[in-house]
Amino acid sequence: MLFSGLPTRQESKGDVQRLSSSDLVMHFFGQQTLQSYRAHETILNQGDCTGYVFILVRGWTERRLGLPDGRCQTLSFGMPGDLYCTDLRARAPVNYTVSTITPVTIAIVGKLEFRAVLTGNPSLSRAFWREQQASLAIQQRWTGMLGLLGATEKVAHLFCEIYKRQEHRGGTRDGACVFPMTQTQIARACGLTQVHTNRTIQDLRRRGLIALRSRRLVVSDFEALARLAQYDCGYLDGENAPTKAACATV
Amino acid sequence: MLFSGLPTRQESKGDVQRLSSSDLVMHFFGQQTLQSYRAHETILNQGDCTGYVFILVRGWTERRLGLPDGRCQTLSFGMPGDLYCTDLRARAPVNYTVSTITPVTIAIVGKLEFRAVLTGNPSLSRAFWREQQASLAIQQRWTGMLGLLGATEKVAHLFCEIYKRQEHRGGTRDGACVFPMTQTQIARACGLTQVHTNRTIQDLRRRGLIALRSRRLVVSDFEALARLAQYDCGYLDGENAPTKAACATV
DNA sequence: GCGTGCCATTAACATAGGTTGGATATGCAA
DNA sequence: TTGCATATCCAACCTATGTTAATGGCACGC
Repeated sequence: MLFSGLPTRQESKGDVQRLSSSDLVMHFFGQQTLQSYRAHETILNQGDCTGYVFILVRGWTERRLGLPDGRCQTLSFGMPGDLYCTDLRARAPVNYTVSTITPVTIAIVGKLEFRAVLTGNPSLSRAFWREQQASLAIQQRWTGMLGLLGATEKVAHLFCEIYKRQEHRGGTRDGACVFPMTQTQIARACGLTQVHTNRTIQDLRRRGLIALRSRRLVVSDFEALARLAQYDCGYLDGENAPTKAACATV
Repeated sequence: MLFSGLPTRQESKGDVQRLSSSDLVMHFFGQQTLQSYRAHETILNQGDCTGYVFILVRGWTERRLGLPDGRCQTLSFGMPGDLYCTDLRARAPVNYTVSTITPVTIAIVGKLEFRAVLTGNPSLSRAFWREQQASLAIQQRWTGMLGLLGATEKVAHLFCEIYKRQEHRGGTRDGACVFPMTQTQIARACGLTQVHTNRTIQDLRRRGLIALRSRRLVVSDFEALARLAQYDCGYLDGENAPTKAACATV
């Protein structure tokens, strides 16, 4: 999911309606098996069937779709709190490859156990349904962005998204946040070449919209960046109505 | 959903595991309110909040994402059996606009009623979860296609998808099926201009891969078309493992 | 049967972004 | 400190796709 980690707020455990799915998993499943990976390792291969749901506990991941001819496209970046393999059928193959960008730790829960707990907890089910809805909304948004935006707008959009995701988790300070992706990885996410991504980033820098070095992103004027990227936060929390953008042509 | 209508098979009503969601809705909710629309009408506006889930019973629809500046991108085409507004929170806004391509009839179910029935039916819940997973997989696939493919491949991919969706419902004969979308609508789905879409379609025609006239698509050699489009049926049914496409770069 | 309007088709021209290949920088390991 | 690998940056060139604008065809209503 491009933005699965909904706002992590300080709440009582009882307020299930507002907890994020990863919180819920921790809450309901207690101790899980943990696994660690180094940077640039593959966690899951397109086509793999696994009997587990897993939760990203530490680090950043990249979810990619590969084509028969070898090209590949990044579908989303993962950060702590994101869930993978939520198709609960025992032998459901995954349609994407997940690999690590930084060192990563994941927690694993068996699908059987997962299903059993879900069945007994309507509120947990609802929370997962919601999260799933959010994932779909985000993927739809990203589909739109890839189809509609120019290179600069796409890259700016990605910066907005990564920044906001971290802001919601309290991961920003003075307009700065972590940004571990290389230009090549940004390029794969935006459907551009690495070379053009570089041109684009420099353009954004020249315009004073961002600063990016040593895995650190600084956004001094978020509004301006969002305007350029046509970035609309609405779709993230799903509570606020998104911009009613009229669509002229029918 | 680009391919929400999973194969419609002849099964006993009891075999819930294999029924499609729309079948299930019909099964569990019986009589619904029906509404009809003419071609080129808008059913739902981006930002609307509605208390209903609805099922496309007759006709074709287009789901679009609009941008503040007026541009818009088609996220998926809908055909009978597809569901909309599956976010079951009472006041969840939709992130897209749905409008009709042909005359359309939809069936409507109140979200409250929907939730109540879901809660009492774990198997129904599971079926919906599955469908939701499928939608996400399809949207991911489409994200990848928009990012990776060239114009000809994209258009070919769309033809493959529409053809296969209808084949699964028994809607094809001798390699032909209905195709009600205009070139402008195809263009919006593929992130291309109408002019270039036209060039592309003529190219596909010249190569003998498709015939397209008077809302009718003929695919004489599906394999060849699929090869060009890098189209992989795997992701549709979710049972077969998708092609294990190695992704060279990590 | 004749307009009216949408849709498909062409052509000429403009440009965003891809490709190649190589030069610097930066970080990590020995 | 040196060396190697990875990442960034740069320039010259090329091509796919966008833009604009005009024409022809077909379907539908009058």
